[in-house]
Amino acid sequence: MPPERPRAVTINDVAALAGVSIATASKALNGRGQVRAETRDRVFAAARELSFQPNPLARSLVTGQTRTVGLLTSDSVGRFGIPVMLGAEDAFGSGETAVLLCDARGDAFREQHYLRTLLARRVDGLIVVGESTDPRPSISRDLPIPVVYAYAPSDDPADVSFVPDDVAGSGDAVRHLIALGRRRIAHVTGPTHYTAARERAEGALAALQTAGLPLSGGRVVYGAWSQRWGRHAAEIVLNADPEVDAVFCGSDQIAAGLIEAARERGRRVPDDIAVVGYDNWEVLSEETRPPLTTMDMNLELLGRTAAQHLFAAIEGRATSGIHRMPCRLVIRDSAAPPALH
Amino acid sequence: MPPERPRAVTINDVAALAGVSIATASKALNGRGQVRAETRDRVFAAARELSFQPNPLARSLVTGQTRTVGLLTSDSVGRFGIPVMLGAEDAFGSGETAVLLCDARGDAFREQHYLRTLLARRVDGLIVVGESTDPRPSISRDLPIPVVYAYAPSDDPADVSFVPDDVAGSGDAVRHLIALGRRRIAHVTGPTHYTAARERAEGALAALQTAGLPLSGGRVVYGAWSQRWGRHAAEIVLNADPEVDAVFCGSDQIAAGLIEAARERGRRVPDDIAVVGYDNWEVLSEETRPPLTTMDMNLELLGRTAAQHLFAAIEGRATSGIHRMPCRLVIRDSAAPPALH
DNA sequence: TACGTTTCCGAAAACCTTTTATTTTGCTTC
DNA sequence: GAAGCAAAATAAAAGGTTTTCGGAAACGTA
Repeated sequence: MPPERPRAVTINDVAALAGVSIATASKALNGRGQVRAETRDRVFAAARELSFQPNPLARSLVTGQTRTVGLLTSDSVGRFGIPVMLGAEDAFGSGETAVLLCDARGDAFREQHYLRTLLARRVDGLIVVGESTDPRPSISRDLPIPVVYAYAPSDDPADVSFVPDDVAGSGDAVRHLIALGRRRIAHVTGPTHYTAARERAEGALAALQTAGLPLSGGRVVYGAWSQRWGRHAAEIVLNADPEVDAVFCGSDQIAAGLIEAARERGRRVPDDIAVVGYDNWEVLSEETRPPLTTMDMNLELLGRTAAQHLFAAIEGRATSGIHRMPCRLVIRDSAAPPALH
Repeated sequence: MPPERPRAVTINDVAALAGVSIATASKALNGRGQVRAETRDRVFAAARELSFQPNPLARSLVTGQTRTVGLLTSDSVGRFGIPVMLGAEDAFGSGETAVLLCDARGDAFREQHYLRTLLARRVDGLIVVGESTDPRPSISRDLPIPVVYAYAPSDDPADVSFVPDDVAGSGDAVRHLIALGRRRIAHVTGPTHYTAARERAEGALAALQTAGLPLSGGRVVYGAWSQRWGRHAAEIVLNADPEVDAVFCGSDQIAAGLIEAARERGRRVPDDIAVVGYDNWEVLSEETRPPLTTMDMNLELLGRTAAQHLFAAIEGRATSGIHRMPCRLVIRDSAAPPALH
């Protein structure tokens, strides 16, 4: 038999012990209204003695605020949503706000179900985190609570979204290669139907154009996000321009495969070919030979920032539009100046 | 200015529309007590018309049940806790129970903080998921709610824990190699201070002993969980026994590194050496050349099972002890019968 | 003393639902 | 038609907090 749960201590007990009414006790505890310093101290002392914890359900019932937000993730089997999610959890959890986790697993129907239950539970706000940077349908219409989108932006510009700035990020990556002295730079990336792939290509091309350099091979090599594709793409790149001296890859997996295949074809990395990856997926980027110079999207920070904005929106200071968060180049050994001949 | 949140429809409105008292409305909606079929229908019709959703806060306040559980993860930066977590979320979310996510980030102090806030929020139960299979301190003592531990077991045998059965799993892995016709089997694994490493070694040795086979190299090769260590360990294994024809690795990362280094030293996988990994970490196991035969710990299932047991415990049907969940061999191409000479 | 002003405190309503105890209704039987 | 009884319905309490509003006390001024 489970032990009888002891009756919790209520504000009544505190008030009684302090010798005041519950109204005064409440005001004293919450620092609201007019209450003499001396009685406030008495109330606090009583609360401490009884180790009083206010019942959040009762409080929420009257205030209408649950200090709870919903975290709706569309598909967390992937690996991009997770850090964003954890960053958001971190931001809320260190405050007084609790996070209700809902994983829709890529199922729109399930997402609707979760949305209803979250609304029924009277959450104060919602943070929607996606698994790719492709825009996703808005759910904010007619919702009585604020929503922010993280990683995958909403397709409604009136919503507020936080995404990594892939255009600037890949620009930085390419400028880094140029600064190292590389001049024949190729770009291998994922499928063209990914916003991430297109934006990274855009940023890379812009940086090359600004520097007056051509793209090695003449065109962006789109394919898949896999290591396998990286290996295959190595051949394509080397055949298209045997003199290629740098490759900017759209993901660390691609970079890992490309490095492997390039080495098998007798090219040294970074001496002959400098390689820069994307994602800073550490289990991979730290384990390749050589360790990978790569672009980190600061996903945890992105999640935290989104959470902070949701918080602001709950308090009435809402923003809107797509916020692009800066990426950060992590320098390891796969990109260096060309070896002297 | 935010739109004034419309006053939610309450059971009062439903009762009024149906022409009954709120007590009858409540009983009709919850299927409790004596209420005529005809009036029950009227109440349901009214509820549907107003699209009534009962306020869970008010309900919880009176019933004492919040239909909410806490998910306390000790360190989710790693990758083992995540699937367990998602499995648990899945089990609860498809019911009526919501999941409060708390990531203590390996900090005992933060864990205490979360524990207090979860208790204050009157969660019905707690599921604690760890990042390794090493036992962790119990938090169940004197808690008024049931707790189950997933992946990392509690150090108190009176608690209930769910862990992968690594002993049986690695036994299966080794038996698979034996069945393929391998006779000189080595075992490379992680640091000896990990329970996972020790248990996997134990299972492997037991299987060899049962088959009357020696361990190639004479001793288990403990090291680290990394790919780098796998590469290094390949040398050790090949030097210790140049005729080695199979390696059972304690993780997929080790296996990936070992395969790579073995190939560089002229051994073909699986023709000359069969390799079996552990974890079925798909981004790795599907991308190695050849794809990895590996042991899957069914972590999502483990999480779901733990959640179901928590649910049972909340309803008064508690269990205790450590439950070892079966693993499952995923067969790909890295382990095959020896090539004919 | 009468009166106005400030400062502090408390009674009671409100939040919304479940549940207990009580009353009403409808039916059967004599 | 009355009595008795089971079934159905309701009034009211309970759950714990916040908040509004009115009242009391304290104090100063005429």
